[in-house]
Amino acid sequence: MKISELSAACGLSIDTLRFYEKIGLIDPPPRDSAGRRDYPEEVLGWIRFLDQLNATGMKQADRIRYADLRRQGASTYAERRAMLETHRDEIIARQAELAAVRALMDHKVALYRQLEAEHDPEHDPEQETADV
Amino acid sequence: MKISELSAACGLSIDTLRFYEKIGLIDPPPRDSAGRRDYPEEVLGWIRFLDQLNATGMKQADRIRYADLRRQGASTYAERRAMLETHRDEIIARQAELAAVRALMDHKVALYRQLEAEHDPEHDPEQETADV
DNA sequence: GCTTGAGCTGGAGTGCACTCCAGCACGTAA
DNA sequence: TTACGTGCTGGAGTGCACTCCAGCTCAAGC
Repeated sequence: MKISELSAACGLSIDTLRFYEKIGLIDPPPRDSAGRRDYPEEVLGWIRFLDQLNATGMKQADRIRYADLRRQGASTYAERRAMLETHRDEIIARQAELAAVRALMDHKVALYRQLEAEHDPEHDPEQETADV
Repeated sequence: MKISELSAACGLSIDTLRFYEKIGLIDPPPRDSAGRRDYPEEVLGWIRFLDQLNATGMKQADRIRYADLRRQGASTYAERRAMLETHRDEIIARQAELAAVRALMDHKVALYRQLEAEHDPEHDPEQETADV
């Protein structure tokens, strides 16, 4: 798998793939006769997993740490599990936050809708923050 | 309300409060006789609201846009509502993502737990990404 | 009346996570 | 065989959202 193919398949840019290799997120793949990267298919699953950690707010340093542990094999199961548990807890906290703000958005949207209907320029939802 | 008091009350640093004023997120407050900022109490609610937009991923440029609209009064109700609706939709998308990755974390944690019990160094959850 | 501490300004610096670039090598198509 | 496309490297640049700093003013307490 050439780097351009991997890039197309995983959605990361070619530059980002090389950058991820440089910082230790992706193992350096074997090279072809011309010195070009030739990725194994399995890397796709790993990159997608990294992407999911990224999309849910895991820091680069932690992802690098996780990749390191993974490289070290079975002796690091416990620590990897601990990292994932910590991340899950952060996700849970984030979910609570999102749910609260989503409710707030619904509330404010309803308020604005009412004001638009009333056409009352004296009243402004931002002024009555007490209701949230 | 002095800037140090506001900072303590809202959790933003003094520098950040001045920065927010500079970029138009917070209205320039009146000054005391010595030229020091003297914030009205109401700013606290507004800052908390900004914080919630921030914490749920709204971009600085959009928060500035919202603050601008708010400054313009009742004529911008519709656009403000539209912004909040858009943001709510982004929150909903984000919630789906978080729920999926949370489930994945649970799954992987269970897998690791099992492997730790089995003490089987041949088997590595990261290698079997097919199961997610 | 001098020190201390809080606040002021404009501008420079930081950390993160990429993203871009110059200059070079290789290999296939015309 | 020359042109083109793709890839390579090391290093510089970017955008975002702050964060820090130097050098100043002011007001109050000792």
